[in-house]
Amino acid sequence: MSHQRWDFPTLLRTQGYRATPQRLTILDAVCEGGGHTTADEIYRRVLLKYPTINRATIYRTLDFLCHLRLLVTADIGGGHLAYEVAGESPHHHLVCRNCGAVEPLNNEKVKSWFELIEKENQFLVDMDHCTLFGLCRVCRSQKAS
Amino acid sequence: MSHQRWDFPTLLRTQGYRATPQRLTILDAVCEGGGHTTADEIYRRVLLKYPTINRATIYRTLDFLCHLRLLVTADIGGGHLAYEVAGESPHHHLVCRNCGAVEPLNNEKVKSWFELIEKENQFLVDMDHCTLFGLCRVCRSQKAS
DNA sequence: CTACATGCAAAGAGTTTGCATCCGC
DNA sequence: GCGGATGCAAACTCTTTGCATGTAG
Repeated sequence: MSHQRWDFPTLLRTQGYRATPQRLTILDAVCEGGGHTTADEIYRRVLLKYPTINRATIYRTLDFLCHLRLLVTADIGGGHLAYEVAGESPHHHLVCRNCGAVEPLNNEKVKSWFELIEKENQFLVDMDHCTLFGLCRVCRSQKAS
Repeated sequence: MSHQRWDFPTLLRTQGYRATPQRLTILDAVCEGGGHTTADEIYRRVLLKYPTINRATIYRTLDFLCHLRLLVTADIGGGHLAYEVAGESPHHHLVCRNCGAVEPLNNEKVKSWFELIEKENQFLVDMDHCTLFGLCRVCRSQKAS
């Protein structure tokens, strides 16, 4: 997960914000998450590096980073928001109902699916973040037994 | 919104459950919702007819009706679940961001799309209610002008 | 030094659970 | 009358907010 971690402090300062260790650690944690990461997962990951971090700081910082457009949120169902580094958009995901695993869905495939709908229904699907729910490979085989 | 309200009490009794006024009223409220209805909307609607209803009963009954397969849930984003009468399932929709129009999406087409994903990702998409957002025919032409 | 950011604690929303009471059958 | 269903209240989870303290610049 590459990001502009090196100039993040500068980015903040030039906009009048402060580069605090909490903010750096939280951004790192989201990056390390690799994909959709919930606030709680981020909290637990940050705790390892920054044991005095407060949950309120997590929420405030995530919100802050979204406003800075460094992060985006995605609805991963089950009543939770997930955060991820802004960047490659559009992108789509498969989320396992059972274990919560998230895997990416090929962009080109989704695009051609949306184009088919456009042809058939004269309806332009413009979601840049579509999430489909179901059972991942692992959970499917478990259920089958 | 047609449903088997008339034989709902019988349906319950033959399965060893009780037909209580709360359950009838709650099922009615979901039906009257016409589509996706959240627990809170259902609660407020039931309150009108049954002022002593308790929120816990709403949650328990909705859960109960889902287990009976009379209702299904749909994740409508924003961290909330919506309930609707089971009926024709699976069924999918296209929703216009602009005018809010809802149009059905061909089931067979969606099914073959999900099957493609199953082949490519070994991931079984089991959504019986998928909603795609975008612009309908009318709003597209308006935007173009 | 000054204002922004954080930690703490308390307050919210939304949902679930334990238990005594109630009522459908 | 019996046992499932409900009402009530409390607990629980997740998130937000007010305020004093801390700290980056």
